[in-house]
Amino acid sequence: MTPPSDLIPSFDLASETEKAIFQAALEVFSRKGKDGARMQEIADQAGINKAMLHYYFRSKDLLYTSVFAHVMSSFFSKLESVMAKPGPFLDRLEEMVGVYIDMHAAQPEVARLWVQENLNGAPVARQILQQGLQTGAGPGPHILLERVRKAVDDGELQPVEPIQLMISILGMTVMFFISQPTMTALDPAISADTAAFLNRRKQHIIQVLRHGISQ
Amino acid sequence: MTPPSDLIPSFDLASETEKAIFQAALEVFSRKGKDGARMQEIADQAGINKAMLHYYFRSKDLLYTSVFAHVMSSFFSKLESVMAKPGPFLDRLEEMVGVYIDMHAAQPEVARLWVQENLNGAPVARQILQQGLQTGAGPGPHILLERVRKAVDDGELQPVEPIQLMISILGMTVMFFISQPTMTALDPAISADTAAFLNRRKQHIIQVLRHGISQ
DNA sequence: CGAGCGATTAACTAAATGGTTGAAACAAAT
DNA sequence: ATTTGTTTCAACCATTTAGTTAATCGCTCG
Repeated sequence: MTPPSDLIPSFDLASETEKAIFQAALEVFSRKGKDGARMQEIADQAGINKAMLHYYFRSKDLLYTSVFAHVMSSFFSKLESVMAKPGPFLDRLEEMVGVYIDMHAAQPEVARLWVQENLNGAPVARQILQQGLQTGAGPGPHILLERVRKAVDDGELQPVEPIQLMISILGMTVMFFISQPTMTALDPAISADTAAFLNRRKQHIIQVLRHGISQ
Repeated sequence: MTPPSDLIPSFDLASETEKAIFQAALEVFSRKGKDGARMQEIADQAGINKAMLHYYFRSKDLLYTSVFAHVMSSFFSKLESVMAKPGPFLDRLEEMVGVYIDMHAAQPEVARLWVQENLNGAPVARQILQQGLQTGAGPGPHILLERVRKAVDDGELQPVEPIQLMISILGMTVMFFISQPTMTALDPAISADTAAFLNRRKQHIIQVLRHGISQ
Protein backbone atom coordinates (compact mmCIF):
# COMPACT_ATOMS: atom_id res chain seq x y z
CA MET A 1 0.00 0.00 0.00
CA THR A 2 2.54 2.54 1.11
CA PRO A 3 5.06 2.94 -1.69
CA PRO A 4 8.40 4.18 -0.36
CA SER A 5 7.73 7.56 -1.93
CA ASP A 6 11.33 8.70 -1.94
CA LEU A 7 14.61 7.17 -0.96
CA ILE A 8 15.52 9.79 1.57
CA PRO A 9 16.74 7.55 4.35
CA SER A 10 15.82 9.87 7.24
CA PHE A 11 12.76 9.60 9.41
CA ASP A 12 9.07 9.31 8.70
CA LEU A 13 8.34 6.01 7.02
CA ALA A 14 4.79 6.81 8.09
CA SER A 15 2.22 4.34 6.85
CA GLU A 16 -1.11 5.53 5.49
CA THR A 17 -2.84 4.71 8.76
CA GLU A 18 -0.22 6.55 10.74
CA LYS A 19 -0.76 9.64 8.65
CA ALA A 20 -4.52 9.29 8.99
CA ILE A 21 -4.17 9.07 12.75
CA PHE A 22 -1.88 12.07 12.78
CA GLN A 23 -4.25 14.24 10.79
CA ALA A 24 -7.31 13.11 12.76
CA ALA A 25 -5.53 13.74 16.05
CA LEU A 26 -4.51 17.20 14.89
CA GLU A 27 -8.10 18.05 14.04
CA VAL A 28 -9.66 16.75 17.22
CA PHE A 29 -6.97 18.09 19.54
CA SER A 30 -7.18 21.50 17.91
CA ARG A 31 -10.93 21.66 18.51
CA LYS A 32 -11.19 20.13 21.96
CA GLY A 33 -7.75 20.48 23.48
CA LYS A 34 -5.70 17.70 24.97
CA ASP A 35 -8.06 16.89 27.82
CA GLY A 36 -11.26 17.49 25.90
CA ALA A 37 -10.31 15.19 23.03
CA ARG A 38 -11.56 11.60 23.08
CA MET A 39 -9.45 8.79 21.70
CA GLN A 40 -12.58 7.20 20.24
CA GLU A 41 -13.37 10.38 18.33
CA ILE A 42 -9.87 10.49 16.89
CA ALA A 43 -10.16 6.86 15.86
CA ASP A 44 -13.53 7.47 14.22
CA GLN A 45 -12.25 10.51 12.37
CA ALA A 46 -9.29 8.49 11.11
CA GLY A 47 -11.60 5.63 10.14
CA ILE A 48 -9.73 3.04 12.18
CA ASN A 49 -10.01 1.00 15.33
CA LYS A 50 -9.19 2.65 18.61
CA ALA A 51 -6.54 0.05 19.37
CA MET A 52 -4.52 1.34 16.42
CA LEU A 53 -3.96 4.62 18.20
CA HIS A 54 -2.14 2.81 20.96
CA TYR A 55 -0.34 0.58 18.49
CA TYR A 56 1.26 3.51 16.68
CA PHE A 57 1.50 6.01 19.53
CA ARG A 58 1.58 4.49 22.96
CA SER A 59 -0.73 6.77 24.88
CA LYS A 60 -2.89 9.86 24.54
CA ASP A 61 -0.11 11.95 26.06
CA LEU A 62 2.44 10.67 23.59
CA LEU A 63 0.08 11.15 20.66
CA TYR A 64 -0.58 14.73 21.68
CA THR A 65 3.08 15.48 22.25
CA SER A 66 4.07 13.97 18.91
CA VAL A 67 1.47 15.92 16.98
CA PHE A 68 2.25 19.18 18.74
CA ALA A 69 6.02 18.87 18.43
CA HIS A 70 5.97 17.84 14.78
CA VAL A 71 3.53 20.50 13.70
CA MET A 72 5.32 23.28 15.54
CA SER A 73 8.77 22.48 14.28
CA SER A 74 7.58 22.31 10.69
CA PHE A 75 5.87 25.67 11.08
CA PHE A 76 8.86 27.31 12.71
CA SER A 77 11.30 26.16 10.08
CA LYS A 78 9.12 27.59 7.33
CA LEU A 79 8.94 30.89 9.20
CA GLU A 80 12.67 31.03 9.67
CA SER A 81 13.40 30.40 6.05
CA VAL A 82 11.24 33.36 5.06
CA MET A 83 12.64 35.76 7.61
CA ALA A 84 16.23 34.76 6.95
CA LYS A 85 16.12 36.05 3.37
CA PRO A 86 17.85 39.35 2.65
CA GLY A 87 16.18 42.54 1.48
CA PRO A 88 14.19 45.44 3.01
CA PHE A 89 12.47 44.46 6.23
CA LEU A 90 9.03 45.58 5.16
CA ASP A 91 9.28 43.44 2.04
CA ARG A 92 10.25 40.47 4.19
CA LEU A 93 7.31 41.28 6.43
CA GLU A 94 4.97 41.41 3.47
CA GLU A 95 6.12 38.03 2.27
CA MET A 96 5.84 36.63 5.74
CA VAL A 97 2.28 37.80 6.19
CA GLY A 98 1.36 36.23 2.87
CA VAL A 99 3.06 32.95 3.61
CA TYR A 100 1.68 32.83 7.11
CA ILE A 101 -1.89 33.35 6.01
CA ASP A 102 -1.54 30.80 3.23
CA MET A 103 -0.17 28.24 5.66
CA HIS A 104 -3.03 28.75 8.05
CA ALA A 105 -5.57 28.69 5.25
CA ALA A 106 -4.20 25.31 4.19
CA GLN A 107 -4.11 23.98 7.76
CA PRO A 108 -5.99 26.13 10.26
CA GLU A 109 -5.67 23.34 12.82
CA VAL A 110 -2.06 24.24 13.52
CA ALA A 111 -2.80 27.68 14.91
CA ARG A 112 -5.75 26.31 16.82
CA LEU A 113 -3.64 23.62 18.41
CA TRP A 114 -1.02 26.16 19.37
CA VAL A 115 -3.68 28.33 20.99
CA GLN A 116 -5.16 25.37 22.84
CA GLU A 117 -1.74 24.59 24.22
CA ASN A 118 -1.26 28.19 25.35
CA LEU A 119 -4.70 28.44 26.93
CA ASN A 120 -3.78 25.38 28.91
CA GLY A 121 -0.59 26.99 30.21
CA ALA A 122 1.66 25.41 27.57
CA PRO A 123 2.95 22.53 29.74
CA VAL A 124 3.75 20.33 26.75
CA ALA A 125 5.47 23.13 24.85
CA ARG A 126 7.65 23.74 27.90
CA GLN A 127 8.47 20.06 28.19
CA ILE A 128 9.44 19.88 24.53
CA LEU A 129 11.64 22.95 24.78
CA GLN A 130 13.42 21.57 27.86
CA GLN A 131 14.22 18.32 26.11
CA GLY A 132 15.68 20.69 23.55
CA LEU A 133 17.17 18.07 21.27
CA GLN A 134 13.87 18.08 19.37
CA THR A 135 14.27 18.16 15.59
CA GLY A 136 16.94 20.82 15.88
CA ALA A 137 14.10 23.31 16.09
CA GLY A 138 16.63 26.09 16.34
CA PRO A 139 16.06 29.73 17.13
CA GLY A 140 12.45 29.83 15.95
CA PRO A 141 10.74 33.15 16.60
CA HIS A 142 13.93 34.72 17.90
CA ILE A 143 14.98 35.31 14.31
CA LEU A 144 12.00 37.59 13.82
CA LEU A 145 12.76 39.51 17.01
CA GLU A 146 16.38 40.00 16.00
CA ARG A 147 15.41 41.08 12.53
CA VAL A 148 13.06 43.74 13.93
CA ARG A 149 15.77 45.07 16.24
CA LYS A 150 18.13 45.36 13.32
CA ALA A 151 15.55 47.08 11.11
CA VAL A 152 14.94 49.67 13.82
CA ASP A 153 18.67 50.24 14.26
CA ASP A 154 19.08 50.68 10.53
CA GLY A 155 16.34 53.29 10.50
CA GLU A 156 14.07 51.15 8.36
CA LEU A 157 11.33 51.25 10.98
CA GLN A 158 10.05 53.65 13.55
CA PRO A 159 11.25 52.63 17.01
CA VAL A 160 9.30 49.52 17.92
CA GLU A 161 9.63 47.04 20.74
CA PRO A 162 10.20 43.78 18.83
CA ILE A 163 7.92 41.66 20.99
CA GLN A 164 5.10 44.16 20.56
CA LEU A 165 5.36 44.02 16.80
CA MET A 166 5.52 40.26 16.88
CA ILE A 167 2.33 40.00 18.92
CA SER A 168 0.62 42.45 16.57
CA ILE A 169 1.59 40.53 13.46
CA LEU A 170 0.64 37.24 15.02
CA GLY A 171 -2.63 38.65 16.23
CA MET A 172 -3.62 40.15 12.92
CA THR A 173 -2.71 37.09 10.88
CA VAL A 174 -3.94 34.38 13.20
CA MET A 175 -6.97 35.85 14.91
CA PHE A 176 -9.31 35.14 12.03
CA PHE A 177 -8.58 31.44 12.05
CA ILE A 178 -9.18 31.32 15.77
CA SER A 179 -12.46 33.18 15.71
CA GLN A 180 -13.82 32.05 12.37
CA PRO A 181 -17.28 31.05 13.63
CA THR A 182 -17.92 34.46 15.15
CA MET A 183 -16.51 36.34 12.18
CA THR A 184 -18.48 34.45 9.56
CA ALA A 185 -21.57 35.04 11.65
CA LEU A 186 -20.85 38.77 11.61
CA ASP A 187 -20.12 38.95 7.87
CA PRO A 188 -21.57 36.30 5.55
CA ALA A 189 -19.39 37.58 2.71
CA ILE A 190 -16.50 35.73 4.34
CA SER A 191 -17.92 32.25 3.89
CA ALA A 192 -19.20 33.15 0.42
CA ASP A 193 -15.62 33.39 -0.86
CA THR A 194 -13.06 32.68 1.82
CA ALA A 195 -10.07 32.75 -0.52
CA ALA A 196 -10.93 36.24 -1.73
CA PHE A 197 -11.49 37.37 1.82
CA LEU A 198 -8.07 36.10 2.84
CA ASN A 199 -6.42 37.97 -0.03
CA ARG A 200 -8.08 41.18 1.12
CA ARG A 201 -6.95 40.29 4.62
CA LYS A 202 -3.29 40.15 3.50
CA GLN A 203 -3.56 43.55 1.83
CA HIS A 204 -5.27 45.03 4.84
CA ILE A 205 -2.59 43.83 7.25
CA ILE A 206 0.18 45.19 5.05
CA GLN A 207 -1.62 48.49 4.72
CA VAL A 208 -2.02 48.82 8.48
CA LEU A 209 1.57 47.83 9.17
CA ARG A 210 2.99 50.21 6.60
CA HIS A 211 0.85 53.30 7.01
CA GLY A 212 -1.89 52.80 9.58
CA ILE A 213 -5.43 53.75 8.82
CA SER A 214 -5.69 57.47 9.55
CA GLN A 215 -6.40 59.70 6.59
CA MET B 1 -24.08 36.23 54.99
CA THR B 2 -25.11 37.83 51.73
CA PRO B 3 -26.34 41.29 52.61
CA PRO B 4 -28.85 42.58 50.05
CA SER B 5 -26.26 45.00 48.73
CA ASP B 6 -28.71 47.20 46.90
CA LEU B 7 -32.44 47.27 46.55
CA ILE B 8 -32.47 46.98 42.79
CA PRO B 9 -35.17 44.37 42.41
CA SER B 10 -33.86 42.82 39.20
CA PHE B 11 -31.89 39.60 38.88
CA ASP B 12 -28.77 38.21 40.50
CA LEU B 13 -29.35 37.56 44.16
CA ALA B 14 -26.27 35.36 43.82
CA SER B 15 -25.04 33.85 47.07
CA GLU B 16 -21.36 33.77 47.92
CA THR B 17 -21.08 30.13 46.91
CA GLU B 18 -22.83 30.79 43.65
CA LYS B 19 -20.33 33.51 42.82
CA ALA B 20 -17.46 31.25 43.83
CA ILE B 21 -18.76 28.53 41.54
CA PHE B 22 -19.18 31.03 38.74
CA GLN B 23 -15.64 32.33 39.00
CA ALA B 24 -14.13 28.87 39.36
CA ALA B 25 -16.10 27.60 36.38
CA LEU B 26 -14.94 30.56 34.31
CA GLU B 27 -11.33 29.81 35.14
CA VAL B 28 -11.45 26.09 34.48
CA PHE B 29 -13.59 26.32 31.36
CA SER B 30 -11.32 29.00 29.94
CA ARG B 31 -8.26 26.78 30.38
CA LYS B 32 -9.66 23.40 29.42
CA GLY B 33 -12.73 24.16 27.32
CA LYS B 34 -16.18 22.78 27.91
CA ASP B 35 -15.30 19.14 27.30
CA GLY B 36 -11.88 19.25 28.87
CA ALA B 37 -13.10 20.77 32.13
CA ARG B 38 -13.86 18.46 35.05
CA MET B 39 -16.68 19.23 37.45
CA GLN B 40 -14.51 18.04 40.31
CA GLU B 41 -11.80 20.52 39.39
CA ILE B 42 -14.31 23.36 39.34
CA ALA B 43 -15.61 22.30 42.74
CA ASP B 44 -12.09 22.13 44.17
CA GLN B 45 -11.20 25.53 42.78
CA ALA B 46 -14.37 26.98 44.29
CA GLY B 47 -13.61 25.25 47.58
CA ILE B 48 -16.96 23.49 47.78
CA ASN B 49 -18.54 20.08 47.40
CA LYS B 50 -19.16 18.85 43.90
CA ALA B 51 -22.85 18.35 44.59
CA MET B 52 -23.23 22.10 44.99
CA LEU B 53 -22.49 22.58 41.31
CA HIS B 54 -25.58 20.58 40.46
CA TYR B 55 -27.55 22.25 43.20
CA TYR B 56 -27.02 25.73 41.77
CA PHE B 57 -26.65 24.92 38.07
CA ARG B 58 -28.29 21.71 37.04
CA SER B 59 -25.73 20.23 34.71
CA LYS B 60 -22.32 20.84 33.21
CA ASP B 61 -23.96 22.08 30.02
CA LEU B 62 -26.12 24.56 31.88
CA LEU B 63 -23.20 25.77 33.96
CA TYR B 64 -21.10 26.36 30.87
CA THR B 65 -23.92 28.08 29.02
CA SER B 66 -24.68 30.34 32.00
CA VAL B 67 -21.08 31.38 32.42
CA PHE B 68 -20.54 31.97 28.72
CA ALA B 69 -23.76 33.92 28.19
CA HIS B 70 -23.30 36.10 31.26
CA VAL B 71 -19.68 36.91 30.58
CA MET B 72 -20.27 37.73 26.92
CA SER B 73 -23.22 40.02 27.47
CA SER B 74 -21.41 41.99 30.15
CA PHE B 75 -18.40 42.39 27.84
CA PHE B 76 -20.49 43.43 24.88
CA SER B 77 -22.42 46.06 26.78
CA LYS B 78 -19.21 47.65 27.98
CA LEU B 79 -17.88 47.70 24.43
CA GLU B 80 -21.04 49.27 23.09
CA SER B 81 -21.04 52.03 25.67
CA VAL B 82 -17.52 53.05 24.65
CA MET B 83 -18.13 52.98 20.91
CA ALA B 84 -21.45 54.79 21.18
CA LYS B 85 -19.80 57.95 22.52
CA PRO B 86 -19.42 60.87 20.09
CA GLY B 87 -16.13 62.33 18.89
CA PRO B 88 -13.45 61.55 16.27
CA PHE B 89 -13.31 57.89 15.41
CA LEU B 90 -9.62 57.48 16.13
CA ASP B 91 -10.12 58.91 19.60
CA ARG B 92 -12.95 56.46 20.19
CA LEU B 93 -10.67 53.73 18.94
CA GLU B 94 -7.91 54.81 21.27
CA GLU B 95 -10.24 54.72 24.24
CA MET B 96 -11.59 51.36 23.16
CA VAL B 97 -8.16 49.81 22.92
CA GLY B 98 -7.34 51.09 26.39
CA VAL B 99 -10.57 49.87 27.92
CA TYR B 100 -10.36 46.55 26.15
CA ILE B 101 -6.86 45.82 27.36
CA ASP B 102 -7.71 46.89 30.89
CA MET B 103 -10.74 44.59 30.90
CA HIS B 104 -8.70 41.65 29.75
CA ALA B 105 -5.92 42.42 32.19
CA ALA B 106 -8.48 42.34 34.99
CA GLN B 107 -10.11 39.14 33.71
CA PRO B 108 -8.12 37.34 31.03
CA GLU B 109 -10.41 34.34 31.40
CA VAL B 110 -13.13 36.03 29.38
CA ALA B 111 -11.15 36.22 26.16
CA ARG B 112 -9.86 32.72 26.71
CA LEU B 113 -13.34 31.34 27.17
CA TRP B 114 -14.51 33.10 24.03
CA VAL B 115 -11.62 31.59 22.09
CA GLN B 116 -12.31 28.14 23.46
CA GLU B 117 -15.88 28.45 22.32
CA ASN B 118 -14.77 29.50 18.85
CA LEU B 119 -12.19 26.75 18.54
CA ASN B 120 -14.97 24.35 19.32
CA GLY B 121 -17.14 25.71 16.51
CA ALA B 122 -19.14 28.03 18.74
CA PRO B 123 -22.18 25.76 19.16
CA VAL B 124 -23.20 27.34 22.46
CA ALA B 125 -22.77 30.87 21.18
CA ARG B 126 -25.03 29.98 18.26
CA GLN B 127 -27.61 28.48 20.56
CA ILE B 128 -27.62 31.56 22.77
CA LEU B 129 -27.98 33.88 19.80
CA GLN B 130 -30.89 31.87 18.42
CA GLN B 131 -32.75 32.03 21.70
CA GLY B 132 -32.19 35.73 21.21
CA LEU B 133 -34.18 36.91 24.19
CA GLN B 134 -30.95 36.69 26.21
CA THR B 135 -30.28 39.71 28.46
CA GLY B 136 -31.23 42.06 25.64
CA ALA B 137 -27.68 41.65 24.41
CA GLY B 138 -28.43 44.06 21.60
CA PRO B 139 -26.36 44.86 18.54
CA GLY B 140 -23.00 44.03 20.12
CA PRO B 141 -20.10 44.21 17.67
CA HIS B 142 -22.30 45.55 14.90
CA ILE B 143 -21.98 48.98 16.46
CA LEU B 144 -18.26 48.93 15.83
CA LEU B 145 -18.72 47.82 12.23
CA GLU B 146 -21.22 50.61 11.58
CA ARG B 147 -19.00 53.16 13.22
CA VAL B 148 -16.09 52.18 10.97
CA ARG B 149 -18.25 52.43 7.86
CA LYS B 150 -19.33 55.91 8.88
CA ALA B 151 -15.79 57.04 9.64
CA VAL B 152 -14.67 55.93 6.19
CA ASP B 153 -17.60 57.72 4.55
CA ASP B 154 -16.78 60.87 6.47
CA GLY B 155 -13.18 60.70 5.26
CA GLU B 156 -11.81 60.19 8.74
CA LEU B 157 -10.15 56.94 7.72
CA GLN B 158 -8.55 55.50 4.66
CA PRO B 159 -10.94 53.10 2.94
CA VAL B 160 -11.10 50.02 5.16
CA GLU B 161 -13.31 46.97 5.13
CA PRO B 162 -14.93 47.17 8.59
CA ILE B 163 -14.65 43.46 9.38
CA GLN B 164 -10.95 43.53 8.49
CA LEU B 165 -10.29 46.37 10.89
CA MET B 166 -12.32 44.66 13.58
CA ILE B 167 -10.30 41.46 13.29
CA SER B 168 -7.06 43.45 13.39
CA ILE B 169 -8.05 45.35 16.51
CA LEU B 170 -9.30 42.22 18.20
CA GLY B 171 -6.16 40.35 17.21
CA MET B 172 -3.76 42.99 18.44
CA THR B 173 -5.54 43.55 21.75
CA VAL B 174 -6.45 39.98 22.60
CA MET B 175 -3.63 37.89 21.19
CA PHE B 176 -1.31 38.52 24.12
CA PHE B 177 -3.78 37.17 26.66
CA ILE B 178 -4.27 34.07 24.55
CA SER B 179 -0.60 33.35 24.05
CA GLN B 180 0.81 34.62 27.32
CA PRO B 181 2.88 31.51 28.12
CA THR B 182 4.73 31.65 24.82
CA MET B 183 5.23 35.40 24.95
CA THR B 184 6.58 35.49 28.48
CA ALA B 185 8.92 32.68 27.51
CA LEU B 186 10.18 34.79 24.61
CA ASP B 187 10.59 37.98 26.64
CA PRO B 188 11.06 37.75 30.41
CA ALA B 189 10.60 41.52 30.71
CA ILE B 190 6.87 40.89 30.31
CA SER B 191 6.42 38.94 33.52
CA ALA B 192 8.80 41.26 35.36
CA ASP B 193 6.27 44.08 35.10
CA THR B 194 3.13 43.07 33.27
CA ALA B 195 1.27 46.32 33.94
CA ALA B 196 4.02 48.37 32.34
CA PHE B 197 4.16 46.00 29.43
CA LEU B 198 0.43 46.36 28.86
CA ASN B 199 0.72 50.15 28.87
CA ARG B 200 3.41 49.95 26.22
CA ARG B 201 1.13 47.53 24.37
CA LYS B 202 -1.67 50.10 24.27
CA GLN B 203 0.66 52.76 22.88
CA HIS B 204 2.05 50.37 20.32
CA ILE B 205 -1.38 49.37 19.02
CA ILE B 206 -2.45 53.00 18.72
CA GLN B 207 0.78 53.85 16.93
CA VAL B 208 0.32 51.04 14.44
CA LEU B 209 -3.31 51.84 13.83
CA ARG B 210 -2.67 55.54 13.32
CA HIS B 211 0.54 55.59 11.33
CA GLY B 212 1.92 52.11 10.79
CA ILE B 213 5.54 51.36 11.45
CA SER B 214 7.41 52.35 8.31
CA GLN B 215 9.88 55.20 8.69
C1' DC C 1 -36.97 25.01 72.58
C1' DG C 2 -38.01 22.82 68.12
C1' DA C 3 -40.36 22.67 63.69
C1' DG C 4 -39.29 24.03 59.17
C1' DC C 5 -36.24 24.96 55.40
C1' DG C 6 -32.51 26.05 52.49
C1' DA C 7 -27.56 24.92 52.20
C1' DT C 8 -24.10 21.41 52.45
C1' DT C 9 -21.95 17.00 52.48
C1' DA C 10 -20.20 11.99 51.94
C1' DA C 11 -21.32 8.05 49.71
C1' DC C 12 -23.13 6.08 45.78
C1' DT C 13 -24.44 4.82 40.68
C1' DA C 14 -24.37 4.34 35.81
C1' DA C 15 -22.01 5.54 31.92
C1' DA C 16 -17.90 6.95 29.46
C1' DT C 17 -13.02 6.69 28.83
C1' DG C 18 -8.01 5.37 28.39
C1' DG C 19 -5.77 1.48 27.78
C1' DT C 20 -4.97 -3.93 27.12
C1' DT C 21 -5.15 -8.38 25.02
C1' DG C 22 -5.41 -12.38 22.27
C1' DA C 23 -6.75 -13.81 18.17
C1' DA C 24 -7.43 -13.15 13.26
C1' DA C 25 -6.23 -11.24 8.68
C1' DC C 26 -2.67 -10.16 5.60
C1' DA C 27 1.70 -9.98 3.13
C1' DA C 28 6.24 -11.43 2.01
C1' DA C 29 9.93 -14.73 2.38
C1' DT C 30 11.48 -19.46 2.62
C1' DA D 1 2.56 -24.65 2.05
C1' DT D 2 4.71 -22.98 6.08
C1' DT D 3 6.74 -19.63 8.45
C1' DT D 4 7.44 -14.97 10.11
C1' DG D 5 6.33 -10.51 10.98
C1' DT D 6 3.17 -6.73 10.78
C1' DT D 7 -1.44 -4.72 10.82
C1' DT D 8 -6.14 -4.86 12.32
C1' DC D 9 -9.94 -5.63 15.34
C1' DA D 10 -13.67 -7.02 18.85
C1' DA D 11 -14.06 -7.73 23.46
C1' DC D 12 -12.50 -6.70 27.80
C1' DC D 13 -10.68 -4.22 32.23
C1' DA D 14 -9.82 -0.59 35.57
C1' DT D 15 -10.48 4.09 36.38
C1' DT D 16 -12.64 8.37 35.91
C1' DT D 17 -16.59 11.17 35.34
C1' DA D 18 -21.23 13.51 35.48
C1' DG D 19 -24.90 13.22 38.09
C1' DT D 20 -27.97 11.44 42.35
C1' DT D 21 -29.41 10.67 46.97
C1' DA D 22 -30.30 10.61 51.59
C1' DA D 23 -28.72 12.27 55.64
C1' DT D 24 -27.01 16.36 58.27
C1' DC D 25 -25.98 21.08 59.43
C1' DG D 26 -27.37 25.72 60.73
C1' DC D 27 -30.33 29.26 60.60
C1' DT D 28 -34.96 31.64 61.38
C1' DC D 29 -39.31 32.07 63.25
C1' DG D 30 -43.23 30.64 66.05
